[in-house]
Amino acid sequence: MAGIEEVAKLAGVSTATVSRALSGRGHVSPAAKAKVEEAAARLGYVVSSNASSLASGRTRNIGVVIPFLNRWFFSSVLEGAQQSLLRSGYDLTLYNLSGDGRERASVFEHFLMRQRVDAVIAVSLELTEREVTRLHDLGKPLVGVGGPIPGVRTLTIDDVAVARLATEHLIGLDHSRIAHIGGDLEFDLDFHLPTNRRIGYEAALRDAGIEVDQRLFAPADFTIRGGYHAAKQLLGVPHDRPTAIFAASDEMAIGSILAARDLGLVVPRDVSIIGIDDHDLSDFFGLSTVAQFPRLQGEKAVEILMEQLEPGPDAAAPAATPLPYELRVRSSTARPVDPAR
Amino acid sequence: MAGIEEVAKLAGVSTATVSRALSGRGHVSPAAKAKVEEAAARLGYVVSSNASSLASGRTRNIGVVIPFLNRWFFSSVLEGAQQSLLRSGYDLTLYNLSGDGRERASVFEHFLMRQRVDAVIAVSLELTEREVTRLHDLGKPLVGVGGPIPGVRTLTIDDVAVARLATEHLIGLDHSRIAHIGGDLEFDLDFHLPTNRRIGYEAALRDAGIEVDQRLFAPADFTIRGGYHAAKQLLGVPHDRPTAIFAASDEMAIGSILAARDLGLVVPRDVSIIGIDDHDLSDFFGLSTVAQFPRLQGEKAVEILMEQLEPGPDAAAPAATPLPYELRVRSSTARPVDPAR
DNA sequence: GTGAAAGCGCTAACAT
DNA sequence: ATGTTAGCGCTTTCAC
Repeated sequence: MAGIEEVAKLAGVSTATVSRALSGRGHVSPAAKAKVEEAAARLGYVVSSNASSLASGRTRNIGVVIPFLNRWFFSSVLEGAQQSLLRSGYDLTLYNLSGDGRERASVFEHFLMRQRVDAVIAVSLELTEREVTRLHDLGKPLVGVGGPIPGVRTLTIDDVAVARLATEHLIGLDHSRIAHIGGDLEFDLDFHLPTNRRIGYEAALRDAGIEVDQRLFAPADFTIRGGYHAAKQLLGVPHDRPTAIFAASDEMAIGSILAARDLGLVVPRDVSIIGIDDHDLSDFFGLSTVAQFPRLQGEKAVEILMEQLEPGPDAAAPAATPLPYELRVRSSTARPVDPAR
Repeated sequence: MAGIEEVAKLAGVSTATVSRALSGRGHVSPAAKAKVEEAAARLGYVVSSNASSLASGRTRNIGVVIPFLNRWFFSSVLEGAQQSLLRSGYDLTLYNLSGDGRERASVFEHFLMRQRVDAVIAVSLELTEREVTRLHDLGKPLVGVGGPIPGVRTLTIDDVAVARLATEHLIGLDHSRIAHIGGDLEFDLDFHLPTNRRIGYEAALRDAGIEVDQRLFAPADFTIRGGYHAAKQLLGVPHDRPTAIFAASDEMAIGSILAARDLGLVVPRDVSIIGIDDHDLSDFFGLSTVAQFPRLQGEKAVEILMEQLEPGPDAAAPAATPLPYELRVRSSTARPVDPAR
């Protein structure tokens, strides 16, 4: 392990110049810079991040706090963030809070505070005011993804608008008995997304002059299995079966497709189904959906942090770009066979 | 941010004693320990990990290098490792190599070497000899999960045995035309698992006196979609349709179930299907499978590292515990209707 | 633009 | 069992 001193000696400069040349801070003559870089390369020198962090107070490490790893949305966000960070020369330290509250407390008390990270990304996690305050007091930037954190810049798609778009797609096809599978109350705790999507759905119906029928709502847990059972309830009724289902997630929508098949219904002839996400599996199932782009959300979260950590020349530009979403019509939605029914 | 000195003052001891009391290294009287702990708590003191790492050479941080995040096996391993590390007071730094080779080189050259981690876990990644050597030279323990790394302790289920078990389940049911969906060659590069599973399958057949028929093999990419297409090929033949399919992964098995349905076949009446994994979705689809336990594999990898990093009293105990796997019979396998066919 | 030197906050000999 | 103190390897004033 070559140290900075050896590099300095080989390059014929001081350690201070080496540090400046390699980190890019402060001015170094091109000649000196070249010499240093060559020397460093020859010796296979890599700065010790600990020594560097200790001296500078910067760690080049971002903490990502996330409740699940094994779900599409979360792993996608993580992937986006990771890749983006790697490009910026940052490490990503993962804190997966799938466990109980104890784990969460421990993460905050002992890990995030240990000066290990320069900033944190909280994914679909409603931090308490106290947690936010502590982070702020430490001067650590914080950005949320997919969950509302009071007083913190958060990246979320406009759930109301997305749900409205999905519902309007169905309405535009001439559906009027449109069921909705949304989150149950428990799910609403950490992210209000189920509520917002339901609001968008109901708003679209009202705008089209369609009455909201509570019997056309079924709660589920955002999984395929949950969607399956909810859809069976919805589609199993003997009279006035809905002609379309809008599920608040693609996994639930896929469950619905499977349920319809098991009931002998043909999608989309007998029932149209649409979800939200554009999940990995959606294309395979021919599921119409409104795509959100979680990878992008992860990348964007990093971008925002980078701007705060290393303010560039063109600062404060993308202050509040709305997150993109996009209707993707595939083969699970169509005009109802008999709109009059 | 209170420092160690303030804690020492408040507790009426030296900084050395504080360090010892808080880290557990070296002997400290219970009385002193209590005083220190109280003082630390009062001041909200948390050691600066950088200063500690710099002085001690230990980072309490493990690097996990992993090729995918959005696949069941990988996210499960990661989850297990994360949880286990958190319990041991370690951080997890994630290096997701989903990108190209450049990313990989960069991770090794600039990150892992930066003395940021005490050890690394490589998941389903075949490290080069050079990479392994460098890590070893740096004194960093290394353990592999799910992929063979020459000269490195690696955790993998016995793929041959697992495949054999799955196949024997089918044979025991009286199937003899048993197809296999396995990995294509490309997949074999970084983990030889497809080959091993195929070997186990063929061995089981031979042992039962059943001839291996190359036409009953179809390659796929370990996804649901891939399994679907492969199964359609296998099941779409007009004569001598296989009565059972053994897929090398549950996702491919689920794809096969879907394919069978689309062909109008009833599972398991017309065709039995079994996979490997016990994927999240398998229970929902009633898929018989051989469970492996990736979470456990992640946890075990951590255990092994901990033993090397912090040798306990009962060292070197679980040197080579074989990894568990377990046949789970659900509703996708049954006796063929007409074994004679 | 560059160098000298004082820390960053802790740990580990070594001494007692 | 506890205190003293010299670093760990770098960054960053401050002078030049």
